[in-house]
Amino acid sequence: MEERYQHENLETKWQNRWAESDAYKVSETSEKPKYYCLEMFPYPSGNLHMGHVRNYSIGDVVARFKTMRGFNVLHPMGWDSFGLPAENAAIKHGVPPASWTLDNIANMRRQLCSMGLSYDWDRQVTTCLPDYYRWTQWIFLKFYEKGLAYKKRAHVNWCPDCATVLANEQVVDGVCERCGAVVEKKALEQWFFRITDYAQELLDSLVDLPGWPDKVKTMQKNWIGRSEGAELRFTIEGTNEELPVYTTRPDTIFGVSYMVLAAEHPLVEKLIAGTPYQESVRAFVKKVQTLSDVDRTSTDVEKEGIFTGAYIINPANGQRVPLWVGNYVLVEYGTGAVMGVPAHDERDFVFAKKYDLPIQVVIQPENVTLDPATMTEAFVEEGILVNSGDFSGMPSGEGLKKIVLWLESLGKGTLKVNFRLRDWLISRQRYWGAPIPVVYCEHCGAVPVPEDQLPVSLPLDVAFKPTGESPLNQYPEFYETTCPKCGGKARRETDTMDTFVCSSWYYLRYSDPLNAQEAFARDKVDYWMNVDQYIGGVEHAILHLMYARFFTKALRDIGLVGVSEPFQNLLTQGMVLMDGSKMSKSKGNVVSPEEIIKKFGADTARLFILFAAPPERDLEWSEQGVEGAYRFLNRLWRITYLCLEDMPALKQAPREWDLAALDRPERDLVRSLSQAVKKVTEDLDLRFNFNTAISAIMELVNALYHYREKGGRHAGIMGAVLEDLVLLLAPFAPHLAEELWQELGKEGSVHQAVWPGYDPEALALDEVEVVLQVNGKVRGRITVPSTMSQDEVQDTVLSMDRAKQMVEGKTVVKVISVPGKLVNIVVR
RNA sequence: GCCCGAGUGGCGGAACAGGCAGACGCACAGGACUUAAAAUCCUGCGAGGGUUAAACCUCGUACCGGUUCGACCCCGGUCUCGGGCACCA
Repeated sequence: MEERYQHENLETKWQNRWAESDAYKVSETSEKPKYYCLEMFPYPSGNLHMGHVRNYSIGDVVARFKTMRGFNVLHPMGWDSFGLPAENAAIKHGVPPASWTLDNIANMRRQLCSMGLSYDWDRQVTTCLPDYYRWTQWIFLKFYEKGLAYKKRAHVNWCPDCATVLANEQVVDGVCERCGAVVEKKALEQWFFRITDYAQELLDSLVDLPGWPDKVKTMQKNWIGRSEGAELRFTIEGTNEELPVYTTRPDTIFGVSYMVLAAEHPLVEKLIAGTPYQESVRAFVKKVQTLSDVDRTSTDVEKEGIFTGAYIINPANGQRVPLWVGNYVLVEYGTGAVMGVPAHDERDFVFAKKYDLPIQVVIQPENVTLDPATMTEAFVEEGILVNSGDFSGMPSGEGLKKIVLWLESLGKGTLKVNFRLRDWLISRQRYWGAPIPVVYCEHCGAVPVPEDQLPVSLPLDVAFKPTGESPLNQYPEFYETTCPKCGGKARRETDTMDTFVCSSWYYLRYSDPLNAQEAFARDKVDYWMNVDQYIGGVEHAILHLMYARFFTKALRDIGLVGVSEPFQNLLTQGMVLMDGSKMSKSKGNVVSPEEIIKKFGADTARLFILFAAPPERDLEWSEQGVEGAYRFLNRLWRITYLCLEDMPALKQAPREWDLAALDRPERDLVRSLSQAVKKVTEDLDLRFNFNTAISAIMELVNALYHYREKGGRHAGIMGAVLEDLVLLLAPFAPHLAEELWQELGKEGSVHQAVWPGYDPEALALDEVEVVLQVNGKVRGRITVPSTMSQDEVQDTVLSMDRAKQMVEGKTVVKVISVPGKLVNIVVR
């Protein structure tokens, strides 16, 4: 054995051997129980960053540990490889997106391999290749058949820099989550997925996910935004037309003193055309629409409105109230119209004060009497209904239901549930994405491409212009086509799909990645799903994780999968920070994984990143910390070397001893061994506490050093400690463990070895230290045999000089004994 | 504004179930080895007081209060930081 640990040669050596021997290939034919360990696949930007290193180190520990625990582990990797950066590279450097992407994939795969990750590379999935995206297109067609994919004209989010539309989820504080440009609103005809059909189930089944962080579930719950209320129908004066309004407070309907429409509401133009209000209202609407989304949805912006000249009739009391247009009403939510009840809604109160609209109190609190003239804010709580016809005198909560029932009997209202969640806009005016498999025919309209004509392939020899416009629109060979139905002239859809569509089902494709006949075979997907452990950044809490949940449910209803939820357990890892902030090129605080691996080795990098903080928490990068991890691996190497040098027989020494007959140092070492195995096993199995698992391994190494330092030379025990140390460390530092395993003379790969067990009897101490407390403060300690009964322990402690001294001159009120821990004397 | 999460030595972090606060690592200090240095091995390391040295005492888990024999942990309130949602009717 070499005296020094040389990470570089050692790591490449084992990486090559693992690759040559297909060490991590898995199949569905195992007798063992299956375990599906998945990390979020990366966008192939070109280089691994520390966030990736953290993500994939965590996943690799889980996968390797589960393998050693006797599971048939699926641990795959792939590439989320469609997306805008490839097009930007094409514009900037003239490199075609496909070759740019594939080069990046090759480089990043090399970097991943240098980390020593246990992936079954035969299952690699690459979303930008036709053998994958044809099935993305196929799923689109299935959704289309089911009515889950549809096209509509809508006010959508437009990112001027990316030159494409965005889903709601991709707009953060009014700016594009990708490039930061201020998002504009445009009325466009776009493709949507009907995720709202699943809003209720997406919400309800969150309770079936106890293995998800509450934080993520709460975020999804807020995003879905379920609200219970009623839709009430008001009549527009002088017409037969009805104006439906959604409200959560139908109990306040008798207090309506005006009505407000969203600027985009279709009735606005209809009502003002040709009236004296026409000019001023149009100007107002235009002004509202020029505001950016941020400004429009900001609570800071003053509520403004304008009277339309029209009036509407309250179905509850026949009252005639003015109809306004307001800047604070959203056209996409509810019905795009809101009833104004200033006395009982904060926004309405502010609005009514500003425009001097009447305030009518219809709910009175218990103690005080509200007077519209002196009110300074709305009363939004429950109370007793007043001025509310037959409902006056009722508690408002009870009145709410009765009022809706009554309006329902008049045909003027109904209970209604509304969601904040909107349908998922999936079309993108981009080139580098999966083409939407639809053609437009002059006679037949939108016609889906027949399944046997898939994939609709992306042409690879397109030309890019700096305008950012999709080159597909300039490429007649792509868009000129014939109608699959009538054979007539047709134009192909040139929009492509949001990349989140591609990543919404990749975890299913891993179960059967090479299938050319189907997206995946049912028996294989049934065998592997669900994902037992999913690991990734919390930034996907809403976007990817909700889309994937929606896909799983939709595909279940189509009959393609048997599960309702894709990810049984979710671990959201924290960020890797440098000097307190996220590593980024612009801040210049980026540490390159490649350089760290070259300098210290992948095992060191992995060990440090897992040791420095618990996985969910943010992690501060520390070069000195990395050196500490490196030192530890050297320390393990060295003790192994030293033991094997002076005790060559250690390799063959049988792993047996009589616990009862051992001397003290040996018994202590055996206990340390059992403690370490127990601790590491539980930390990995129950809690993913990698940091404390590693510290337990470090403690065992320290214990071995101390034992040896003091002259201990029990070959059987030392051999056992070294063997188990290597096994415990194998998931964390796979190369070093493999090398030491071989040096210890063991057969096969350490990664196929069985996880060590421990001797519970060895954990037992023959002596325990008991603490003497007086009134809860530690006042002394004493070591007693662990066989001593609790009464004896108490007597022993009470008879200590120290105890007598502390009690002297005081009255003992009572004595509390905690077995194996303490005796507390309460005195006065 | 609303909803989550966090706050522990010089630093990263431990403490599984209310029972010895600070495991493990980093940094620092001392010692051994060495001609010397590095590396390595050993030892110490919350603050203050006390002692030749110990023993020992006081304070200490963001802050204020409570429950308890006993609180980093439970309860009430406050502050700070981080995250999410935010005119959703």
